Amino acid sequence: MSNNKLPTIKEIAKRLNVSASTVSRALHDHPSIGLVTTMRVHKVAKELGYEANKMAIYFKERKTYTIGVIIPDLSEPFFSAALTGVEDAAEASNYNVIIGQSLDNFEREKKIVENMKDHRVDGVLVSLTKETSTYEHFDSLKKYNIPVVFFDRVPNRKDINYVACNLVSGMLQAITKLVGIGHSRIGLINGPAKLAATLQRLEIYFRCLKENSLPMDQDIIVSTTLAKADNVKAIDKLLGLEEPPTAVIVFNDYVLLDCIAAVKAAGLVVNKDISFISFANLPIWEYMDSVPLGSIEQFANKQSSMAAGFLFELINNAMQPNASELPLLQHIIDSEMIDYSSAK
Amino acid sequence: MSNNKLPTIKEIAKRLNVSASTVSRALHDHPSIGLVTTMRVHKVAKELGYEANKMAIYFKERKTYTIGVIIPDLSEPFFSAALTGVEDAAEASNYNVIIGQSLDNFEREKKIVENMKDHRVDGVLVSLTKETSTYEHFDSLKKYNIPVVFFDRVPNRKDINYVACNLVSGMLQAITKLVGIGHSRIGLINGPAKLAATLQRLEIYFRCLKENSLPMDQDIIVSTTLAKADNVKAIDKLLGLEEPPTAVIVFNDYVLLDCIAAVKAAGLVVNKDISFISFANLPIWEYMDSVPLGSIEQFANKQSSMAAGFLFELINNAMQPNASELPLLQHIIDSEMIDYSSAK
DNA sequence: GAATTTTACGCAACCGTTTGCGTAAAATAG
DNA sequence: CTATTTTACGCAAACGGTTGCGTAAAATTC
Repeated sequence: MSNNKLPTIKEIAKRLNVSASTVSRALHDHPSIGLVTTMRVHKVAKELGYEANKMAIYFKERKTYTIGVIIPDLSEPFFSAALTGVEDAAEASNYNVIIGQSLDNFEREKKIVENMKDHRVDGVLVSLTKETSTYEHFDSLKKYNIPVVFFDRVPNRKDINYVACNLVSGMLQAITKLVGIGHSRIGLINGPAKLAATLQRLEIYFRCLKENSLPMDQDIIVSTTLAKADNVKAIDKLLGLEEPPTAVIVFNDYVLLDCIAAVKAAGLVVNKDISFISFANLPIWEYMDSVPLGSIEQFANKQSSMAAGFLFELINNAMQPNASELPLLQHIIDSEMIDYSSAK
Repeated sequence: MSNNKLPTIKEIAKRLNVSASTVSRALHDHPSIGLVTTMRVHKVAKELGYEANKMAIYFKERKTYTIGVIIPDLSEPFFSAALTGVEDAAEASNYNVIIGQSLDNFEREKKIVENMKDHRVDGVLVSLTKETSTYEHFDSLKKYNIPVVFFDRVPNRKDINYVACNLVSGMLQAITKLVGIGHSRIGLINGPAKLAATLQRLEIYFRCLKENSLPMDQDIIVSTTLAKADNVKAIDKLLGLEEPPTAVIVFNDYVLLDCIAAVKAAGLVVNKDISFISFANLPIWEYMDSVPLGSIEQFANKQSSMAAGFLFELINNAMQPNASELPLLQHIIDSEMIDYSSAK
């Protein structure tokens, strides 16, 4: 019983001995259809529980009212927050969101793009894989008129739409704060060299040191592959220096968690023997006894929802007949250091 | 240039002066088409970069190769893990996943269901809102032949497909362990009364106490609304008893985080003055200095991917012409206490 | 009362692909 | 050389709606 066909316009037309087009127009209260006919159509439609098959309409419109989101890993709070931002924006525009996790794997990213193309999403939001350095798979979406907006992890190119986060503001706040409370030897535990984020942090670190007239010392700059053992090795190296830094900027909160454990294991006390400021602002510090002085928030939700806004602009523009080539949509959000020093 | 039409079968047909049906068949190497024609079709198809418009095919098949997932909140690691489980299962079956976060709001849940119906998803996976106590919005999906499988937060009904988690096994492990290391006064900090999970925990708690021949004492059973202040109040009440419990089962890890902070604030030491076992197994304990003796894992990923498997069974069965009514698909996964006592 | 306008609807194409059925032309059989 | 089979393809309907255009019948104008 449940698998009998749903009522269609044709069904209504048949019952009333009118044409399907009349029914269609009547359902939309088109003025060219007589009042009686319109009313009878509505009546039968209600009786049958008719509902327009949106997929048929979408197919005709060549739209799906669906956007795709490609992110590395949902288990990172940053990206789940980002996804939520997208969903909120999409809901407001009556769009659906389909997801794809690249797991930081380039081949998976390509496959997901391909799949989303097959499903003819109306647009795609992407935060890149750590491995991604070529972008043909995204360029190919142009052929299908599928706009792309990148966020957070964006390509190193000018000709793209994106929303990114400026780490300078946060790092400057961080180092200024550290200097303000007396630190002058501020180290850096950076990520793997091949990551764009690593180079970026390094540059900004230098810039902010200079801004505060601090000397640069290669000895207090170390890096980690992000693996736990390596994180520990990195902080141990700093701690083992003749003159260890009194404060350290850390690549992200995950690395910092390991560093804090290592500091404790070395019999030292966080925020006394050594202080930290890191990136990510994970929602865990509230519950920890050893916390960084601050963590630099990159506003996942804000970035992604703004990126989604851009995407809808592009989609709506493409719908217009006067398909004026839209200028590139680009925006950079300032990061912000969230202060935990008072909560210490 | 990017907005010229994509090549279609008709386009190929026109170029070769054959019919669209011939092209379609040739592209599928149908034997009824001559070899030369087939080859010429393939050649032109390649020249034009023809790709079948999957949406047209899906429309004709009355399928979307998309399933919907409705979960309360992605920011909970439990649900983001669940979503990942679904995505993995979906990918294996070449399905897409669209998401909807109910935010534990019944009205939102209804709206999401409506929306997924409009998009004619092939099936829906649901973990219910805390508020949900009626299920008409899901029943209505039957009309559209959209199967539903519930997981983790499932309706209190027999006639549904679901995968849930049995808390008995984990709680039994927990209490048995506590008894094994000498605890005999084991309290319970439960959730709000209106939650199904609360009643469930209470029943199981009683059952496991009895199993271990422990006396029941209403004094050491308290509850919380899950709000931070209330969590603190709950643990403080237990600590303030003449004879406080030496161990406490806690509704979940979030509540426990607040409890641990309160214990510390009271000048007591976790795992010395009082021990805890809670639910959820959040991936944070590894980094905490004060941890529960164990946390009961409910296997979000396993539950959701199995639920997805059920859903695909239902979808595929519905496709069969011999639409034999499938028996209800139901499975209960045992929870398991993850031991942190050695990592203390 | 004839000419013109308005009203109210149907036809058919369209979106892109698939598929049952029919049929000329070519190949084989007798 | 005719009768039958096979080969190779086209037609049209179908999926479920929407929409430009054409047109009878009714209403209006003079």
